[in-house]
Amino acid sequence: MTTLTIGKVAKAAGLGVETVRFYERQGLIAEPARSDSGYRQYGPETIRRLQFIVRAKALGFTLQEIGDLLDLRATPGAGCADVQARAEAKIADIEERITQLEAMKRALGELVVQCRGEGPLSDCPILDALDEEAP
Amino acid sequence: MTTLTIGKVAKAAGLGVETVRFYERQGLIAEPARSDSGYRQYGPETIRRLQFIVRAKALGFTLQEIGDLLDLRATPGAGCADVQARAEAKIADIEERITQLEAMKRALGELVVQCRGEGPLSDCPILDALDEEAP
DNA sequence: CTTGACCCTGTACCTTACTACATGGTTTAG
DNA sequence: CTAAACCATGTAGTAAGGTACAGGGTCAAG
Repeated sequence: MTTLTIGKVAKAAGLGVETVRFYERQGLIAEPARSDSGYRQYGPETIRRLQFIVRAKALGFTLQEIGDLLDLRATPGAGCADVQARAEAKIADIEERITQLEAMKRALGELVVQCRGEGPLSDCPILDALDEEAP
Repeated sequence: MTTLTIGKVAKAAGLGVETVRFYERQGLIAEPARSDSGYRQYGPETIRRLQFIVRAKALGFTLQEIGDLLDLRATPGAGCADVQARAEAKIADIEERITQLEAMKRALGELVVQCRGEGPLSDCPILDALDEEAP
């Protein structure tokens, strides 16, 4: 059987060795078997698991949520609907953050257009707005 | 002259006492005069400065950036254009984050619609995608 | 056999923006 | 006058997701 060192699985997943150990501490990957000298010995399935983590992170899931997703996968009786619910919750979460950012962007944009980009700071509408916006 | 305790200025700005002290440590507000017993004594201008900080935070500026903005205000020769540039940079920053989030949302949305919300996890298109997406 | 590239553990540090004590002095309301 | 409410300092902890050593053992090439 093939065994892979931590360096190999890390590289294969595009992660650093320290990060893989960190994920182990976080419970995202199981503690692997050890060689006589104490080296971690992984099977190829660990690379897939790490890639799962990397991809889920790219979709905006936190490590905690990814852990839940991985646990779910091992839960008898869990169904597609459970995963779907989590994905939908994450979408809602992302939408909320977008809404927040859009509001900031809009408010900043309004200030920027009021500013001609000329003159001293004493006349700057941006600073004025920060200074004395209505409570 | 009116002097305000830290509790008063904190409350007026909608902050906690600890937060005001934290802002002092961060250099966002000056170290105030002290009473005989060592109490911080603020003038009303500190409330405005704290409110400035609160509003700038609401617009998405980090404390570091707010510090720069406040310093700028005290820089002779600095102009409106400098402030405008920072506001525009922040807008660009926010847009980048929105773009990132939109991409996540779109990717997640595509997975969710592929999922009928029925059946076992072994058939879940969402987990499948995380498991074996093309590299 | 030596050198360099790995691996191990454990701990500490990074960012951002606070928040929470512990311990003790001060001020104010009743 | 006393008790509550406030203020002081200093240290440490929080979330999230790592990164960086220090100090030491191990493995493969030449």
